[in-house]
Amino acid sequence: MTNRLVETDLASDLEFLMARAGAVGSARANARLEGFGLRVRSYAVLTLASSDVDPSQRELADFLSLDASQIVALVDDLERRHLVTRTSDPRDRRSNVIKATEAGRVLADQATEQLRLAEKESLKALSAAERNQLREFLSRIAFDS
Amino acid sequence: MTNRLVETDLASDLEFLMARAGAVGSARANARLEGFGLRVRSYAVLTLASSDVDPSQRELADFLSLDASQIVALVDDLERRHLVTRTSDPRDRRSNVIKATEAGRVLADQATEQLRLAEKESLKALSAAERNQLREFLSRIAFDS
DNA sequence: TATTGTTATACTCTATAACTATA
DNA sequence: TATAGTTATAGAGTATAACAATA
Repeated sequence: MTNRLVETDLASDLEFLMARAGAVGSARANARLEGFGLRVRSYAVLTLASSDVDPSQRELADFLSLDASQIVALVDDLERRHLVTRTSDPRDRRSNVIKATEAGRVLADQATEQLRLAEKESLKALSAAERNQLREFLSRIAFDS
Repeated sequence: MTNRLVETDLASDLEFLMARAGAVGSARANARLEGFGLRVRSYAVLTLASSDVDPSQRELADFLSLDASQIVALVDDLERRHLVTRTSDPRDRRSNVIKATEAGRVLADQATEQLRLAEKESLKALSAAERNQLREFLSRIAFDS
């Protein structure tokens, strides 16, 4: 970037940099996910439903920092496309377990592969060691509070 | 965070962490800015207008990764509140120079002070040295492309 | 012809409140 | 009473296209 504004105080503000890096990364990820009919949020739900943790909608909401009502809409969409199933949890019938179908897991894997390429592109300015350190810093900021 | 989903692959994905850290930071910053009638985007425009670089709307759009039409709306609002002025650049009359008024500079300074407190809170998991390193990593990601 | 700023529009994301069923 | 999920709605953020003035 050749913009003169790179010299301002704002350009070295950590929150600003994080917001900017996040926004740019999400936009890039959304572009990569377009062919799968996914966006970053629906991808996140699908890939968590593909893991072996069997998340509830409440757990998805907490982990993704989204309101419960937003999870409803995301799961509705994925369920309509037969990529995930909702199953009432027998131990607590208020709670729905979200599980990916076989088709859902296949799509999630393909999408994950695409995102790996996108990530490589956005982070090419950092070495592998620097990426690990960045990951460690961000994990602490994101989950230690 | 005690959520079981912290153990999933997604939780260690750099793009996901960055998007999450950015979103959480922006939400916190918006809450802190509420009393000033600002949000992160209008704050960014105001504080850049308060610097001595005399940005044009085009430069603001490029630097903030916003569309030119979004800058129009942000400057409209700040101008209506007499926090910034639009002046046609005599060297290129297509271009508007955005400058903070005295009241705008005062407000920007107060808001910046509030955000410093918010940042301290969100980054308390990192030492000063780690913050500097994080800043350096993010600068490279944000501006080296 | 190309660029800056403007207007208009549509879509996505975010935030909130009220409701239901279960606990 | 409290929690998980649902419905509805409004406001903020994002993305595009078409246009006027100026270069």
